[in-house]
Amino acid sequence: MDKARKQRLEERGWTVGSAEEFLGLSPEEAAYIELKLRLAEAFAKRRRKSKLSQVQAAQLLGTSQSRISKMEAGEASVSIDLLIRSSLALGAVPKEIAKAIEG
Amino acid sequence: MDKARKQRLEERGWTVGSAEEFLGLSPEEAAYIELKLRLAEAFAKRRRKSKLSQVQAAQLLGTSQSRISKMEAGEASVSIDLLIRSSLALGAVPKEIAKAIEG
DNA sequence: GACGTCTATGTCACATTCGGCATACTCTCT
DNA sequence: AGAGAGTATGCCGAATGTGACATAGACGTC
Repeated sequence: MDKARKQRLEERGWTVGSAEEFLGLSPEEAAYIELKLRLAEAFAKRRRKSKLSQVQAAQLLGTSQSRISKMEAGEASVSIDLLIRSSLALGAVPKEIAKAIEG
Repeated sequence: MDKARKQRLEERGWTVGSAEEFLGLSPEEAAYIELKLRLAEAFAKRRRKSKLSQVQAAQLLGTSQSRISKMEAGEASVSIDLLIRSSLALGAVPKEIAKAIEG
């Protein structure tokens, strides 16, 4: 179950509504992925709104630019833990996280 | 930063309101831990409400009773990822997760 | 078209998380 | 007090996540 494929498709204009139909995902898996993508997007938005480049954000968070890129893409190799911790570190409050999760 | 200590304290009747004061935690760290504990509690509630023992839940989720116990305790060795995936697998919907997170 | 800034992708050593097992603790019932 | 069901704790090898580096692409400015 290629977890990064959905957005690849989306980025190329396919506008996949929900992940399930193409990849053979169980409902929970699909829900998990979408939830993660929402957190990823919320993180990216917050960084941009703070006028930070990925490099700057990386320094701030004590990580590397590549990881930031992967976070924002919601790649399989990034955990929700990392997304949440990073969002909090950029100043997000729990309510924002919650909002991102429910969509 | 001993992540499991807070609830140890709580369990012993200390009723720690927020983690920060005793352990030297940064605000984000504290927020992260509290968020995780909320998810842990929500997961435990859902399991109990479903009349499942930890052993049964473990079978259902394809894991072991000890992990369930650790999840519900919010131990350092369990990730938010696991808590969220497990909650979803027990039938929680994103809105519930979100609710748990904001408190 | 070379240069600078920003973001994406691939790979790797190291760290953390995971499932599973053994064992101990806590109740309740009889 | 012993038995049984449920939960907690400690440990370990295997699996997954992480930071870092190198490198490539995209976009604008000169």
